[in-house]
Amino acid sequence: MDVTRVAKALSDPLRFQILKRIAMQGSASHRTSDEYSCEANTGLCVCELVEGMGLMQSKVSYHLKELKEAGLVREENRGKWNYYSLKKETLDTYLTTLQGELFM
Amino acid sequence: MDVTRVAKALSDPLRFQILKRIAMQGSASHRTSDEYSCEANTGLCVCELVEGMGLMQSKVSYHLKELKEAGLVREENRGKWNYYSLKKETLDTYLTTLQGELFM
DNA sequence: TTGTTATATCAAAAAAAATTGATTAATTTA
DNA sequence: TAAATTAATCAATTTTTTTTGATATAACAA
Repeated sequence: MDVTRVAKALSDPLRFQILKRIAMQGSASHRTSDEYSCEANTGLCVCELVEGMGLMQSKVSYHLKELKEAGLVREENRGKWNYYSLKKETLDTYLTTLQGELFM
Repeated sequence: MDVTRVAKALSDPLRFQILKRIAMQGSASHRTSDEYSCEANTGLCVCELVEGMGLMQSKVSYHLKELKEAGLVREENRGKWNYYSLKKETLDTYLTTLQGELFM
C-alpha cells in the first residue's frame, strides 16, 4: 500500500469533511422508504453532499474522484445517482501500514 | 488534533522517506563512542540524511521544517548539529483520531 | 418527445507546495 | 585567528493542487 497516496487524499480539509460525511452515512431525502431495505441503500450521493455542505457540484465531484482514486471510497451508480461509501479496508490498511513503517 | 495537517506532512513521498529514516534512527559516523551514553544521542542530523539519501541540504531542511511544524518530529540542537527524532505521541494521536473520526 | 435533474469532465485561473542555488550565521577544527 | 563544516533561510522558478464556471451526457419525469 502506498501510504503517501492515501495521506494526500486525507490532507485537504474540505475533502476530509466530505469523507467524514460519507463515513457517517446520512439518509437521503429523495429515497423512498421501500428503498431502505438491505444494503442496497448505502452511501451518499453527490447532490446530498452539495446540499448538505453548500459547495459547488464540480468541487464535490473533484474531491470525490480524488478519494475514489486513493481507494478511500467506492462509487456505486444507481439510476441517476452516484453513491459513495467508505472503503474501510483501505483505511484499515493505511493505519496498519503507517504504524508498521514508523513504529518498529 | 488537526488530522489534515499531519496527513499533509505524510503525503510527500520524499518527506515520508525522511521520516522513516528518522524513525529507524541510524547511528552517526561523526559521533564518538562516549557520546552514545543515555538518551543524549538520539535522532538523525541533517548531514546524515543528506549523505544517506543523496539529497540537497536545503531540500532536506525544507522537509524537516514541514515535519517539525506538523509535530511529527522534534528538533534538538547539539553544537553544530541539529538532531531530529520522531514524536511518537503525534503519530499515535493521529492514528487514534483518524480511527475515531472515520470508523464509528 | 421535451424539460429537468444528477453528475462527470474540461479548460482556465488561482493558490499552494516543492525544488534549486545562493547566502548567511553559528560552531568547530586546524 | 583562519578555514571548514553544519544547517537555516531566502528568492526565483517549477510543479502540483484546487477552484471556478461552462459544457456534455445520461436518466428520469411530464
